[in-house]
Amino acid sequence: MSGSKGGESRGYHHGNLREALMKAALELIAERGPSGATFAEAARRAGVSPAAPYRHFRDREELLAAVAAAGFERFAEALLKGWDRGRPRPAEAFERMGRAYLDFARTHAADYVAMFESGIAVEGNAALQQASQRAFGVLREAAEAVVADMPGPVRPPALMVALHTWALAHGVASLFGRADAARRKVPMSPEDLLEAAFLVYLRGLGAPQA
Amino acid sequence: MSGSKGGESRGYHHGNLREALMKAALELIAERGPSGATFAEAARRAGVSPAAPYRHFRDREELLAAVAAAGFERFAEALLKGWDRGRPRPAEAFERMGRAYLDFARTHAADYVAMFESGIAVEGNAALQQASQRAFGVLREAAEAVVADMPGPVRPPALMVALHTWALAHGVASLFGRADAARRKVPMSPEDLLEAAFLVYLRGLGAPQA
DNA sequence: CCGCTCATGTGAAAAGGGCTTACATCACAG
DNA sequence: CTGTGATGTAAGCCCTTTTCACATGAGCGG
Repeated sequence: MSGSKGGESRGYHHGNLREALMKAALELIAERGPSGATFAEAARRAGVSPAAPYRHFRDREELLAAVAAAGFERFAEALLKGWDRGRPRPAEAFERMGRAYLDFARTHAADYVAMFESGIAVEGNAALQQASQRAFGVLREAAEAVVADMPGPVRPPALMVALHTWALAHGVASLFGRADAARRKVPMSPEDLLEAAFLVYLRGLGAPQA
Repeated sequence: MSGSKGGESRGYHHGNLREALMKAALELIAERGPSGATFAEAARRAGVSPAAPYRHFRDREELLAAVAAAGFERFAEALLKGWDRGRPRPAEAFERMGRAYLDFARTHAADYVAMFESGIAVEGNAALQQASQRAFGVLREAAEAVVADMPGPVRPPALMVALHTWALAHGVASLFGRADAARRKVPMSPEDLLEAAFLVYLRGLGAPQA
């Protein structure tokens, strides 16, 4: 009797065990942290025997890598939507993308943990590395547009701007932006904190004032 | 050193088990990540039975909290040393403190993991919270001095500057500054990346140019 | 329709390791 | 010398991982 979530067939074969395991792993990460995502428990939640997962993932690490890769895909989409091709102006869209970043880290906390705090090596999995680079590509594209929109004679390298943006957003999300118990309390919302940081940073670059 | 390092001739009692456990936990974090710091293995490395640690720590979490608290103490010292009371100038000292931050995250990687990625709740332990706040106090003190040194009529709130600094440094350290396998490769050193970010940020604040 | 085939899931069990309860030992004060 | 609390031990319990032979049924060619 597998969990009848959508009225699927629940005979001998699960039908979509791979995705069910990934979903269970996400829930486990949310409940118990990255190390709590155990192979056996994921199988239990999917309603299959402890040996079944081995038909879909070589080991626990491969499961986590798949979860992280899926997370990066969703992450890239979220950033892309926030950026919205830089409309109406790059600087404005940039801040909106920052909010999308924080929003993702909060509403998809388990994905974010899998992506950045599960201790998996990004280089180990081709699909994971590709997904990760696709997400960073959005940041980089946004940075390019922001830099290109700047007036000054000397424009900062877009790659550096993208890296700074990533570090800033990741730092704010990690330290202050989690619903987690590890969240530090500060007298500002993470969104406001990040927005203010972007404003200061962009001004320091010589960007046009909003 | 109070610990008898070469004293294999320990009798029934260890003599300094508490510190030995904390040291072992640090090594385990360095070798296997935060979840690898298991209670039993720490005991094994200290040369005692798996139940002995319970005489010194209520559970695994309390051990990790103690390790993290000790890490924050060392961290605060490192930042304080880097800041060096803002000499010769606040802006210069500020960057030096940033390098001290990255240096600590690298040379004391296990401490840093215990402090920020072990999933412990800072609020749960009074000593831990105190140590954490002491470390942040250094950041805040430095931010105060930097802001006070600024000329403009409108000075940014020092707390915000401190939080931005922390987020930036933590972001750079987490994403690019680890010797870990999870480190992302970028065409700049973490130190240069952070220094550049500081320069841009301080310029955005209206700080005097170096 | 039939029957083969293989991907997928089962059940059991070994191996390994961490956690914890009852008991043993030591240090020290009176 | 002896009682007592602090400290460490031994052993059992439970969970996870992993592998093996075996069961199921969906899909395919005929």
